[in-house]
Amino acid sequence: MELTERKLRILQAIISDYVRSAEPVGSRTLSKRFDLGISPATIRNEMSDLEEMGYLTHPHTSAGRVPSDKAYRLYVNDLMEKHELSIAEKNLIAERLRGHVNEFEDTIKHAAKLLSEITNLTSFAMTPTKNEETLRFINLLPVDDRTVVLMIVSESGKISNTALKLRVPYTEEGLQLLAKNMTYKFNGKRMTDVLKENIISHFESDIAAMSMLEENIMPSFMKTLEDMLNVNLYMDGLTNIFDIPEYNDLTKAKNFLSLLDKKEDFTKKLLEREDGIIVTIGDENADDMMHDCSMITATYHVDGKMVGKIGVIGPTRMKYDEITSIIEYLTDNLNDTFRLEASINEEE
Amino acid sequence: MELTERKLRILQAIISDYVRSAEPVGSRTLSKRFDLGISPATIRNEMSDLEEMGYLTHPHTSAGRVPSDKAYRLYVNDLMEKHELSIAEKNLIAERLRGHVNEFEDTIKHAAKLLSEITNLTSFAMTPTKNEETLRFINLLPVDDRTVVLMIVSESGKISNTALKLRVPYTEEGLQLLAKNMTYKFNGKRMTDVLKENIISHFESDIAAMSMLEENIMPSFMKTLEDMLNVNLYMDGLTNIFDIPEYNDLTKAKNFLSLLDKKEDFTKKLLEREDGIIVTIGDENADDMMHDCSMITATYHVDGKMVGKIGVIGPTRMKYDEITSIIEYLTDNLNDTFRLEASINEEE
DNA sequence: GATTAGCACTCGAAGTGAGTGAGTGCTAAC
DNA sequence: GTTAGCACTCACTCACTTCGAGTGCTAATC
Repeated sequence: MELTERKLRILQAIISDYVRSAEPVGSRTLSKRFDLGISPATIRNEMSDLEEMGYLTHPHTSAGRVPSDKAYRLYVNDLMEKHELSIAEKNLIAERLRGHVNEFEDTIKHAAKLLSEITNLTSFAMTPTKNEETLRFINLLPVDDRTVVLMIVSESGKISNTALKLRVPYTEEGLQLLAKNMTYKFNGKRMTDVLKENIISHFESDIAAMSMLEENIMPSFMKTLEDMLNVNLYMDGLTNIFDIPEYNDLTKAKNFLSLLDKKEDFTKKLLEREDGIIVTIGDENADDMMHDCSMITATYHVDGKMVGKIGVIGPTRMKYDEITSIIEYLTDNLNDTFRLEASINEEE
Repeated sequence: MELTERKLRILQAIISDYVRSAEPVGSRTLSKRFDLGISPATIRNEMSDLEEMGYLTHPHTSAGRVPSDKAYRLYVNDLMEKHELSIAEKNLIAERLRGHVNEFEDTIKHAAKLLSEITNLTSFAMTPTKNEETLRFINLLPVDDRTVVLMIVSESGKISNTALKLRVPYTEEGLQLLAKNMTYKFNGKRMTDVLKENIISHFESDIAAMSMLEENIMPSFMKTLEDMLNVNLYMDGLTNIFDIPEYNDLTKAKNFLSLLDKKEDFTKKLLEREDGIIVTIGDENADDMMHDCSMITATYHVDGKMVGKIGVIGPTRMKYDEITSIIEYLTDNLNDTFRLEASINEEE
């Protein structure tokens, strides 16, 4: 059977009505609400065809029709028109993202919050993966006679440090030398690679440095690197699902929240997703628990290198056009923000 | 009317049964389940008295009795016996808290997780307030020709740093001097006090330092101090409430989760609570939204100075004896963990 | 031949009302 | 003071009815 122009119009109308109302759509309602120029009976025939083709389903005999995952996929791929944000919406996004310019994590966290507020869905934002991030600078700073601070600066300017209690006394020159040495050895290397290496072997020639490293510094160095590579996941709008009819059921709400409760698993799923604006609908999601959810994610860039993700999750019945536009605009803004920062740095 | 020995016994039995079953307790059930040596009729009379005295309530005429907030308060203050944890439980707690020794935030986060797992309630843990925390060391480190790192070390060893882009070129000596100067001026001062001061005025004598500070360093210095003073709140077991009959209602579950969604507000509430093990029952909670919740919090100490809080929140019907014991044991362990770290430091 | 009106049929949702049982309060006997 | 007995209450369950939105089929119409 062929998807005629008229079938497409009807399908679009059904999707539009169902997305708004969350109620199965009947033929009479449809003919009243939309100016399709055909009678309910004709619509019924077409609906029956659409159901046969897999675009509609039936909760029960005497109920209206509901779009299937396949219908949403068709809509997202072919039917959906670009939704233009109003100036007010654009301004809101731009303004709310400003004012956090200096604090990366804060900006990300706030972006998630903003996204959930605008979409009324549950949102999440992941800090960038740092697979390409290289080391730039390592320092060991004396604080008191047994305490030194290990400081690691990455190429993108991220700094991390740890206070170390040394088990042996140190000399300031020894420390300085060791730090210089480490910087020399690791500068420009990717952090992920350094983690895999046998660090100690780099210092075989210098017995003193080696023992110092092995005994005191190595474990913290590795740990700190790992920490720097870790991604964080922020979520917002968790309670929004209570306002969504699909989750007007305790077990469903529970399942949904349980899904998000396991942040590690969820992060893993996000990492596996492709870059760019990605929409996965219902069964397209690998996870069983997400078979009646849709997820829209987008990637943002920092310095054109590191890649983070931001997105929303909700029922398959969502305003795909609006939400993709919002996420697109939001990530554009994020990219600008993080590029802006970089360019200011270079400018000066 | 007087609270006779027998009335207390009956009340205790009612509380015990209700806490277990979440069902209003009737006189007949009570006489069957507990060996009180009196007939249901007598129990009814006593129950009626207890209701008059405000210890019991009645959902409706033909239902059993439910303990009131006042009853729980009496129970917690006078009736409750110390609940001894089993060795298995103690071991579980001790073991699960180990293995995070080096990472403070991680330990706290994990303690919250552990607490929610053991109690099947929603738990939270707040990192310590640092009102007493003093500054120890300030450094300015050159990274490249326009970038320096501002590094602040607090008395307890917490380090924080920020990369600064200077608008004017610097000399290495100038920076070093300024850092030494700042350390000298602020060393030993409480961070909260420093934030209130007019920092610039300390450097009136040195015009160059002053302009450098004012233009480039001050804002970041203040911001970083504020960040260091901030407390973090971790929560866990949010979805546990779905297993609690009291929240078998969407609006109630929603209210509960909304309450916890506003982390800032919740943190504020925690900060206002007194130290030690504190139990607040139902109406005793200032917040309207918490009138049918009870909250148990305890304080833990780091280095005997900084004070953080950890606790659970759930329905007023909870096992007060068990939970207070668990929290007590948990905070004892936390205190040990954080004291241990300190003592190792001193030892060496 | 496509479209439409008409009509029987389906099925969930909401409402009704009897029956059930756990509970109370009162009274009178022990 | 305690208890047995009894009438009464009230939420809960469940079968039953009604209602209405919706379908699918058929026959008439354009």
